[in-house]
Amino acid sequence: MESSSGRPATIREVAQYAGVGLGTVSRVINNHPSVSPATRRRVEDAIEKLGYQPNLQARRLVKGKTETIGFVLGNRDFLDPFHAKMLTGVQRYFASTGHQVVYTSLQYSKDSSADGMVLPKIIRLRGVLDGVIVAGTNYPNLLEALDKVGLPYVVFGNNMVNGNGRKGHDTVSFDDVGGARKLAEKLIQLGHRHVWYIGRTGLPWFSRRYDGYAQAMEAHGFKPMLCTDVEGKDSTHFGAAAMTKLLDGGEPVTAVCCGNDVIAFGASKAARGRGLNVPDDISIAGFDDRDVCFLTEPELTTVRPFLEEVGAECAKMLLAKVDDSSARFPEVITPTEVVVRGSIGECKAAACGV
Amino acid sequence: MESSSGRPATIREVAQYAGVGLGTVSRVINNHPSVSPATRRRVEDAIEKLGYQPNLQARRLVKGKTETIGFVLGNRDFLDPFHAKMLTGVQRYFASTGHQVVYTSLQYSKDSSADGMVLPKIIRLRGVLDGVIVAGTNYPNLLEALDKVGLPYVVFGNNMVNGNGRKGHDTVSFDDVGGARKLAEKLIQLGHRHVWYIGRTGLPWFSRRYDGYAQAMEAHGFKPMLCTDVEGKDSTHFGAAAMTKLLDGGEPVTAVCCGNDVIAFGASKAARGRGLNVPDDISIAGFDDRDVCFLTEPELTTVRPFLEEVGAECAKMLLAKVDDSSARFPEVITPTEVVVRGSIGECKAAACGV
DNA sequence: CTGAAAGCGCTTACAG
DNA sequence: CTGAAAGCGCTTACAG
Repeated sequence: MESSSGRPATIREVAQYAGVGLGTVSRVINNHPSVSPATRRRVEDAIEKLGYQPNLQARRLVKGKTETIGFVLGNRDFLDPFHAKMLTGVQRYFASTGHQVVYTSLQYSKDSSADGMVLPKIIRLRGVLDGVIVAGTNYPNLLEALDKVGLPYVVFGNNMVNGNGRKGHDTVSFDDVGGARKLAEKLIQLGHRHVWYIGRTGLPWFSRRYDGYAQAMEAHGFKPMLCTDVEGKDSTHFGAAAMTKLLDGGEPVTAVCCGNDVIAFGASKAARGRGLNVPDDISIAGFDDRDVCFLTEPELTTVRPFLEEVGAECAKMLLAKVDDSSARFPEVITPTEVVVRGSIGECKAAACGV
Repeated sequence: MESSSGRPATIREVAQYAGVGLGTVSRVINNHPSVSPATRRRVEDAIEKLGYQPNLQARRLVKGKTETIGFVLGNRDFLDPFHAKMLTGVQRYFASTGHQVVYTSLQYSKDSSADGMVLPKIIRLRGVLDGVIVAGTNYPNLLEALDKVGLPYVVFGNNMVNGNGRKGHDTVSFDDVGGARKLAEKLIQLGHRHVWYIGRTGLPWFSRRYDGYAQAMEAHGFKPMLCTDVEGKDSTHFGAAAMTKLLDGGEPVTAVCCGNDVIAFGASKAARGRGLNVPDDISIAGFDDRDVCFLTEPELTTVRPFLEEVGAECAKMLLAKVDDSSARFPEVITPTEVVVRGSIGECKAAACGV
């Protein structure tokens, strides 16, 4: 039942109806112990009668906390599956703490000054957000702008470009160096000696994955081999072109670590196009554990980040920062794991002309 | 620069610093015309000096509008690409109106009573949300609960189960009937006579797609043929099993419309496993235009819904409802289009034993 | 053009 | 245990 006026009932109307003071109603709805059973009963009846629901906004204003955090997706055209998983993790964590999450995308130039950036109203103004989680592809100028606004934030580190200046602070990442290293280890264990890496190392994440791969190779006394300088309108074509170049290059190759799954998909296509069998003639692996892994034939071996966990860690760190805005936290690096599927196998060197 | 206290400056401090009244500061930040240039200048200086940012929460409380809407994802484990695209459309639309969107997932049983449902605080209480967009898989009891709370809502219609009672109101859908019809038409144009439909018609969306398919078949005097009753632990396996059953069944089949892309993916796999060539021996098409379409070989013909547009239409309708809560809107059905790719071709009847 | 006041819907000491 | 009052940070008639 609604209040007589048609507008939602307020605490005042409830108090009046129950014949008590405002404060008493407030105590009842907040489960404050010092209310007599009889009074509580009267108030509860009134609440029921008037269909009263507290106004959360008003409550927040007096409490000075908004219990809302922002999930900012930087420089993406849309919410891709990768970040959607992170958002799911964030949302799940905050569901347990009673926070709500506001989703915003934000396009900006990496060259604009921190002062010149037009931030969304909810970030620029006060009283809406307790803090933000910065995901997507981002640059230092956004963080600088956030610092100016004085809003606590936590950054998803893997897609941060040129973040070296502030490296290691208030950041959550997954371990792509370690993941790539373990993947290369696995291939070496399988007997491969001529393992290549395909990826545009101009981008920091591809570069880190290369580093991990190279660590494993060098640890075993093999030379890391990089194929990066190839044309391709997208990752699939890049992967295909790189694989073609490798196969034409005349150098031996029995296995390939690709910068991500889509590149690996393109590389597989090109290898099959050359009549090679995966994995008998060549082993191919990707990175990220995207859905595409299940759609290649054979299914793609890859490195899996736990994106929901990454999201949850962002959420947890942010809450700690909100409670103590002066605190700085060392980077959290969540684990990754190698997922072995059909696309890699034991090295059968003869087949590759080695 | 911060206010001296360390806490963010309030309008009161600005007024004091500038030597004016509260109202004047308010007028300045709201660009009210009746402020003398000199005063405006003084206030702006004070704002700058104190690093003042208005508190949006407080502003909203007095205005009585929250300018926030909720995107509720019902009964999904995570934010899948399909709904992520809708959310992108919603967010994009609201970015232009200045609204913000809060993302929440919500699990509930279709059998719980409307009163018994535990709604998130932001939905149950007042003052946070002006309205909600209901996406994901949903049942009438949620809408009933929303009606009780008195929160305006708009429903994404395609994944609504048992929604017939309220059919056609406050709903945005994409035209799956029409899409399936156009797809079947296309196959018929290509000379196919023995076109089957694969999908679990127990689910409303697969049933509607079947209806569209059947309309086209009947319009041309062909008998619709349905393959629905097959085991399969997921859509891929279901599609594969259904295709196998068809091929074993002895009845002629030259083309297959699948309930969605993943089913089509499974069906393609099974057909290829039988040594059939797609599309020379059999044409296969899906529905939804998921990424998987690009990963099958040949690429999958499908029906594309415009999910960002669906999201934007939800947003638009919701705003209209918020402005006039008693208004009801007829269902909006957004168009779909057939996307022809390599997986369908002209009927070469002989190859299929016809 | 401008200030003082009332009010948005709540919470929380402060006195009883 | 309970009520009256002050206050959260703003906006908006209302008088000047």
